[in-house]
Amino acid sequence: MDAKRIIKELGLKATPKRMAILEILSEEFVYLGPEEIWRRLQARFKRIGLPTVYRNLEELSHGEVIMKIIHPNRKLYYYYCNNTNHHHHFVCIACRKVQDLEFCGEEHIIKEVEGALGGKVVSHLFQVYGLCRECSHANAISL
Amino acid sequence: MDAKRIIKELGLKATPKRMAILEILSEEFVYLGPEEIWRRLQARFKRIGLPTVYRNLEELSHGEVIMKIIHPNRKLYYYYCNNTNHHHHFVCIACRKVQDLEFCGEEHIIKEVEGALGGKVVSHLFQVYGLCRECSHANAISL
DNA sequence: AGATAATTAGAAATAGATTCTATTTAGAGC
DNA sequence: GCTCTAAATAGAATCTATTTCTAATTATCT
Repeated sequence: MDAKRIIKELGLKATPKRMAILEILSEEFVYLGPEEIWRRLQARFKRIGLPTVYRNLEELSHGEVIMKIIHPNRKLYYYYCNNTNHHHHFVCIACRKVQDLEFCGEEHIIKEVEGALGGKVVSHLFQVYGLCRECSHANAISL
Repeated sequence: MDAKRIIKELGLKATPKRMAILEILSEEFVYLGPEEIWRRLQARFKRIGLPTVYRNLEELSHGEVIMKIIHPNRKLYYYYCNNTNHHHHFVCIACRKVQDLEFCGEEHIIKEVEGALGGKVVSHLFQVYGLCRECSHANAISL
């Protein structure tokens, strides 16, 4: 993961904080919220503002590797994913781990919308929630 | 649409305001936010609190006919839908109209998650955004 | 190294959503 | 229809995640 290159490709300056945010996310297998990322940054930087974290996450999510997780609780979460093919995610509701899914069904959707409904598909949101292999074997579940 | 019966089935009291909220939604082809519903209620009730609208929408969404729209802007929106089969929606980003989709692909998802990933599917979120027939023929688009 | 446009800190503001408490009301039982 | 009780409501207050603002700092181009 070349943080500097990824940031440059977005037309942004490679500031230490921006790179640290990208690195923190790239080292995680789970999605993180802005405050959680901010807490981790505080170990590396003695002065780091929460608005900086929000701003950078939003900017980074315009690229290919940082994805927003759409969560039913309506808070912001981000996840590092370097799979550049179109795909969706399986999100573990217990441990927050995110795994890639191959299935999408985009062609079916487009066929139905553009055929039967006569509309035009712009984007689609597809996310699967559940328990990952490890968590489905444990018994205590806390969403 | 029998508002009283729907509310009773949820174990709630059929108050005039609760019924009005259900009626307002059932008469719309578009999703509405709490404030929009509140404004419409003000035409019918001289005293009506916004928290009442929020509370009732949440309660009503526990039933079968009022659905929450998961919107990328992370605000709450609700939609009346009396199609009780499992299905998803095509949401017009211009006029907000919501239309039912037949395609889902649930079996494929379950097969992939429970097979390759070894996890357990609890729920899935699937929503298609685009322009409906009418709006795709118009040219001005404002999300 | 200097110039400059982007980035940041920190405080303040915003806004959607929720909580709280006293009051009102729907509906069950008579 | 009347009474009772738990549920529902109004309105104010609060919460909290997120965003905006301004002055100071910094990455990067030359």
